[in-house]
Amino acid sequence: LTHLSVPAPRHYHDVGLLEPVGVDPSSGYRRYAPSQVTRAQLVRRLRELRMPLPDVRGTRCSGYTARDAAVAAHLERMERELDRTREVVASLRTLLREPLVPAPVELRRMAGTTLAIRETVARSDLPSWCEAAFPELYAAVATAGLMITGTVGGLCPDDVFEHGAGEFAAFVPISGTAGAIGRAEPYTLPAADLAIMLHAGPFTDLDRTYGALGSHVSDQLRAAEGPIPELYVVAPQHSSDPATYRTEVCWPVHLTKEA
Amino acid sequence: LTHLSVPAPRHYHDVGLLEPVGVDPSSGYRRYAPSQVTRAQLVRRLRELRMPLPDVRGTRCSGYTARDAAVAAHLERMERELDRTREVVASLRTLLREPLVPAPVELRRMAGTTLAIRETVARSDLPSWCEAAFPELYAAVATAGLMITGTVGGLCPDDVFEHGAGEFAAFVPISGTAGAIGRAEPYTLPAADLAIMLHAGPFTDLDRTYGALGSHVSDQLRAAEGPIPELYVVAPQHSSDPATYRTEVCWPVHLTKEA
DNA sequence: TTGCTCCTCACGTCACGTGAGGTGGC
DNA sequence: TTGCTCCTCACGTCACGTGAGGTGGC
Repeated sequence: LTHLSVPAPRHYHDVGLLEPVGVDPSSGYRRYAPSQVTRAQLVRRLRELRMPLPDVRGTRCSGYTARDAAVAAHLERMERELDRTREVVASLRTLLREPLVPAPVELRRMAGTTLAIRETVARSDLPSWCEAAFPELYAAVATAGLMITGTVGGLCPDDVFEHGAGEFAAFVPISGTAGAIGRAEPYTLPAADLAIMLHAGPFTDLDRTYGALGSHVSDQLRAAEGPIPELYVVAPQHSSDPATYRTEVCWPVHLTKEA
Repeated sequence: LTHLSVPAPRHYHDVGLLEPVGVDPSSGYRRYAPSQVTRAQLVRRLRELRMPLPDVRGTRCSGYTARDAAVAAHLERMERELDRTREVVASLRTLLREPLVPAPVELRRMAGTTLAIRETVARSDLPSWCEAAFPELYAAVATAGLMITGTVGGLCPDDVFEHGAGEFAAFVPISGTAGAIGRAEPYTLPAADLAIMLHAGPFTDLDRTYGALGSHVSDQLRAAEGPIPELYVVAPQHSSDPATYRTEVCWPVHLTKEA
C-alpha cells in the first residue's frame, strides 16, 4: 500500500521514525492507520534521495516551512554532489584519454610576508572554504591599504589528504605589515626550497601533477618535510573556465650541493 | 602524492586491488613504485564515482577497450540513477505541494483472454523490463493476426514491493486464441472483483493512488487476496510526457451483498 | 633516547536484507 | 489441522574510518 518493503517499517519503528498506532500486546503485531500513509510516502521519497534517517526524523513534526527548508537543504546538497560527479567524470575521461605530459620542474625559494587565514578544514570542505576565504583576504588587504606583491596561494599539510582534515592556510603576499583584520592575520611563510611544477586545468586533475612532481622528486631530488604550497596563478577569481586554471604545485626539497 | 587516505591503500592491498611492489619482511612496511601512481589515480576516480571495488578490480589488467567499456557501463548506470533522482525530486515536490484529490472509485469485474509475458522481475528492473516486454507483446499480437480488445496492463503481486521481487505479468487482452510466440504466451486473467481508481501522472507518484485506494478499500470494502492489476490507459508508448500518463489501479475486493 | 611513522587487529558505520526459529488467526 | 502471516533476534552488507597497542628508523 505504501510500496515500502516488509522490514522497512519494522526498522522505522525501532528507530522511532514511524510509530504504529498500536501494538498487540500478545502477538506483537503492529497496526497502522490510513492517516499514516502520507507520512510513509514522504519517508520513502526522502530515503530514495538518500536522506539519512536522523534527518528524515527531523522532518516529522515540523511545520510545512521547516520541513520544506530541510528538504530544500537536502536537495541543494544533492545538487552539489551532482556537480562534483560531473567534474569527476570529466576528470576520469581526461585521465583515460590524455596521457600527462610532465611539465618542467623549476627550483625556487619561497618566503615572505603574507596575510593569511588559517583554519582546520575538512578535505571535502576545502573548495567552499577557499571560496569564502580569498574574497575575505582581498578585502582585508584593501582595508589595510596594502599592495598584493605576488601570487595568492594555499598551504596544504599532508594531513588534509592523508587523514581527511588539517590546518589549511590561505595566504596573500603583501608589502609591509598589518594587524589582524577579521580572520585574516599576518603570517610569514616558512622559508623552504621548492620543486615547482605548473598544473594546467581544473583542480580535480591536480593529483596528476602531484603524482608527476612527487615521482620526479622521489627519483631525482631529496624530499623535505612540511606542507605543500599551491600558488593559484589563474583561479576561479580570474576565470570562469576551469580549463584555463593554472596552479603551481610546490614540493619542499633539500637542495644538496652536488657540484 | 596520490591524494588517497592512509587506510585506503592498506585496504586495497588486503583485497588485492593495488598490490605494493614489495613488503619489508621484518617491519611489514609496504613499498610502492612511482609507476603505480597512475593506477591509484584511476582507482580514486572510480571510487569517487562509487564504482564497487570488485568492478574496480575488474578494470585492472584489461586493455584500454575493455576498461573503457567497463567505465562507460558504469557511467551509464550513473546516468540512469540521475534520471531516477530527478523523477523522485519532482515527485517529492508534488507530494509536498499538491494535496491528493482522491479520484472516484469504480467497481468492475475483470477476466478475459490475453497474451502475456510472465517472469520474475526485481522491483528496480520493472521499468526497463516493461519497456522491452510491451513492444514484444504488440509484435506477437501482430504476428498472430489478432486484435487487441482492451487496455494493456500488468499484474503486480505484493511480493514485488514487499520483498523486492516477484512474478510480474505484462498482458494484452486479445480476441481469439493463439499459441506461444517467443516469450508471449496465452494467459487467462484470474476472474476478480476490483475496486478501481484512475491515476493521473508519472509512475513515480503511483504510490499515492495506491495509498488512497488502499485506504478506501480498507475503510469501506473488504479487500481480497491476489495480485494488483494495473491498466496502462496512457503510457510511454502513447505519450512522451509523464504528466499525461493515465493508469488504472485495481484492488481486488470481495463484493458482499449488503442491500 | 625521543618522537614519528608505519604496522596489525578489531570494532564501528548505516539502513535495512536475509535467514533461523517461533507463534497467532483463519 | 494446515498454511500463512506476522513476530523477534542475530548476523551480513560495504569500504573504509577510528582508536588501541606495538614496533622500526632517524
